[in-house]
Amino acid sequence: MSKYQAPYGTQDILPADQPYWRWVIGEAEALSLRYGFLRLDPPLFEDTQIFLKGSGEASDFVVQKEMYTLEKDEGQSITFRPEFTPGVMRAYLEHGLHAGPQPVKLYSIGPIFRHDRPQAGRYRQHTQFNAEIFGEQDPVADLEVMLLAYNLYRDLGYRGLSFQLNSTGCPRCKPAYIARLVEHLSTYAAQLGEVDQIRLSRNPLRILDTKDAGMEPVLSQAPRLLDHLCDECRTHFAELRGYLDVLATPYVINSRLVRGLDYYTKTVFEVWAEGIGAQAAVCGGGRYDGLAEMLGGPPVPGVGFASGIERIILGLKASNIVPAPLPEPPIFVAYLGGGARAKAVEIVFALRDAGLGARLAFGWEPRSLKSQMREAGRLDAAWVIIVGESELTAGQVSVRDMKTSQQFPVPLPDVVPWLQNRLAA
RNA sequence: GUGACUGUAGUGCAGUGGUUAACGCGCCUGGUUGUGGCCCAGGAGAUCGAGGGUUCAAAUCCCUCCAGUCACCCCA
Repeated sequence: MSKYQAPYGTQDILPADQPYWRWVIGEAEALSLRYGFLRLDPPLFEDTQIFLKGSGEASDFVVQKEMYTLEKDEGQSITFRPEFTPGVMRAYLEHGLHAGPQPVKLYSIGPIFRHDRPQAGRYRQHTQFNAEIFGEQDPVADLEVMLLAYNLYRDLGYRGLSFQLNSTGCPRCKPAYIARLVEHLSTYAAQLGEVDQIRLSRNPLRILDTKDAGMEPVLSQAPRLLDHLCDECRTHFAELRGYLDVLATPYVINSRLVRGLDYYTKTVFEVWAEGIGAQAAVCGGGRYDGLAEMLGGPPVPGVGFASGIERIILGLKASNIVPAPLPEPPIFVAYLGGGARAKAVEIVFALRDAGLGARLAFGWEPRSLKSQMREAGRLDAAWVIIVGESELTAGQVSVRDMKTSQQFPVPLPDVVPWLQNRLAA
């Protein structure tokens, strides 16, 4: 092993895994375009404030701890994006997309950075597929985003998917609910675990999705967010459910599903899948009508989701779903003798220029044909062109069909068209 | 930040105090002239994660460190 390793929490995506990546990202893009989403690539890093705004006091210190922040030029603090949404929103406002026709449907794919302790499906650099709709209140926008996510997993072959759905209300109804929740939980304060004690004052909503099984009796009697929605939020939620029913999309109301950040409003959802360890959610999303204003823009409603590509691939592997292999060059060019080698070089580039995939036998020392044939076999070449000295004196080469072990003499000028014909068949 | 577990060739692993650290896969070379897969024979490749300690003797026992995995925290 070499002296250096990939940094903690990062990973190399080796050629063996690339078929998964190409497939998943390809499906995500194809589906996005079919739904009318357009791609937007924000920079890898932003002004740190972009990510701090909207995270609120509750999670503030946590957010700082888990971001990759750089203080470079004086007074300028930049942070490698820990999520897409704030940067995409910033770009939307900066370039006046909010002044054009609404809604604006955008998607992004790229790396995300979080200073977490890594675990299964969670890395310090991971890749997200992100989609959002800005400038639309209509619950049908929520629906579009949800189905884009859901149908991506469906098209990739996932089975046993479940939609978890909740509404977290809005600034009008959420605070009153939180007050009631705190009131309820305070009477059971003694039963709260250490972690939940802290949450009670800092981020009480998160107690709802605690992993402390002993809390079940207390939580089952806790007031439900859905029972405390204002009229607007209740109507929005009911309409969304109506659309889901129309499409016969299965979902489970999960009144304990919450989001940590302040700018989330109304709809919250996750798609859960089996087989990726403790991280059941393969995607999380929701509505964030408050974000634009927090970034100093006009009020712009937004709804979106993000999904980790690494987790999607973990799930595919757990389900034994295998992507199509990447195409490999069908032709291998072997040679015998120094003069033949120059001709082999000429042939291999001519084949490539003609659009045919071809590999050349390497090795400066004279190589035995056996070793070159072995290599061709290992590489699963369909055709091997043998450029031998005896053939060359006759102005031709031997072309071997590796499937049938048949070998054909082909005049030099005809080699490219000859193989084009065979490969087209 | 907390906890549990794990570090032996490229890779997957065997080996729990006693000579040259085993095996599968992969890699290389042969098996008569210039022909792959299967088979056969050979070969290369390991500071046993690092440092210290115990012992006549350590991959094996002890300590420290490092690295990784999983989980907690957090999850945007």
